[in-house]
Amino acid sequence: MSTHEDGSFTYRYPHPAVATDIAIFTLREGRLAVLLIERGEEPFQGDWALPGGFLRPDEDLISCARRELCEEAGVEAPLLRQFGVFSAPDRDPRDRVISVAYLALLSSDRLKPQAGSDAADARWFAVADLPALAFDHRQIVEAALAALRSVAEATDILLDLMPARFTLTRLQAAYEIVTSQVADKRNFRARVLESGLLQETEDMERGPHRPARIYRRV
Amino acid sequence: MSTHEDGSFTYRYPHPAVATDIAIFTLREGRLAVLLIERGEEPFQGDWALPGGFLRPDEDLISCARRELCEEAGVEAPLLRQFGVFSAPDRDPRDRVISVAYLALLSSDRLKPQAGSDAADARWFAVADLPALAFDHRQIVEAALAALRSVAEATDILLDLMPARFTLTRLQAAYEIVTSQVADKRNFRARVLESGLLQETEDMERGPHRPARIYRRV
DNA sequence: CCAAAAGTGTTACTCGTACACCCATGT
DNA sequence: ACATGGGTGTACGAGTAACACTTTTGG
Repeated sequence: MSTHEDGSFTYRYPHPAVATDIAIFTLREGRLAVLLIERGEEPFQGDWALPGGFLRPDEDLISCARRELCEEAGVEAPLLRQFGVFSAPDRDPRDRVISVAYLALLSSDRLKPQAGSDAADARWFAVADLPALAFDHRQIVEAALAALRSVAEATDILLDLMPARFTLTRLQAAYEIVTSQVADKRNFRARVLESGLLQETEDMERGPHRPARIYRRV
Repeated sequence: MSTHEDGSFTYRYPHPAVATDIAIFTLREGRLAVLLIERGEEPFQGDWALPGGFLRPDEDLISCARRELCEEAGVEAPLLRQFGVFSAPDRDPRDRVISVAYLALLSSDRLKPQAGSDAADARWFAVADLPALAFDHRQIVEAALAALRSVAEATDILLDLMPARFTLTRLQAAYEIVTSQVADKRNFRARVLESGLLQETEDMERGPHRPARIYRRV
């Protein structure tokens, strides 16, 4: 950038476009799934991509991510965590686009994605079985999974994947799906109950077996 | 973005400028210090700011950070870690600027910052005693310190703060300065020696006390 | 000989992990 | 009655944290 004597200034180089992409995960049918939208426009028309879009002049990046998630997929904004920035000069064939990537988790009782204006369709895909993705979105999903796994072991973030009310067995299943390793039932229960993050309810889930206590977040 | 029938496209909104800022830390006189440059131009002319600058069309963000660090402060590129993105619409009074922030550590035997073209001066400041900073750079420094402290406890990153050859006592001092807590001498030494990251040398540091073994990175 | 920093092992405790059986319900 | 998942305690080992004195040099 150079500043001129009259106080105006110019940038030496053209500005790139700035966008957000959101990798939002949930649990469906016992598998970790990510929300994708079908692109209605070129390039990559008909391919699947992460929800996201361009930054507007009056919003910051996290607001942009929240808005795009709502507009394109009808998903109400949960907690968003910035986990990476993707800036390879040729990652968008049209023009230079910098993408700031956000990670989010959606509880499995609120997943009703509906395609928005820019998307022909919106669907959940199991991460183990992804279609061809537009742009460098495969790479972004991989980075999001790595970020999710690294924070999942150290924090209570996994509660965001759960519906309002759940059993300890379902919570453990969520943990095992995300971390890809089995946990000891007694150790898991002891740890999570001592954390103080769960509240016992009076209700039980019934089935062809002993009823399970239902818990909720405090 | 909208795509036209002829295949061209336009963005709905003007593009922001995209820049990097680098918070590079070292140890000076037993204190954690960050490199700042004195701004030679408005706005904030004469104030201090983190090194950084605008993204060029043919580079990605980490290359930009590495280049700016070299150009503005004469510092050769160590490992850079992206730790945040700053995007408040009014963070730059001139125009919309998105800043991607990088964290770096510099070993204390290579710190000879020299002011580059865009900077009137470049100096190290103890983080406990910062001058007034331009833009939102105070906030960026705080975020960088938080990121540094959180990774310092889990990784070997602190070796990047050390000169080529150092004693275990000096390494422990670096650890204590960054984490702001004292460590047990015997436990620290046992841990770091078992890590396999250090190599004993034949040399000793002399002084008015028992000579200390000098180590280096493997 | 005194000051100053270097160097060195052992013990206690905490935390994580492994492990197996009985219980309550629906069919 | 049986099939299904729910629910519970303990023992062991590893790793972390606490702890004090002797050694070597320069002045």
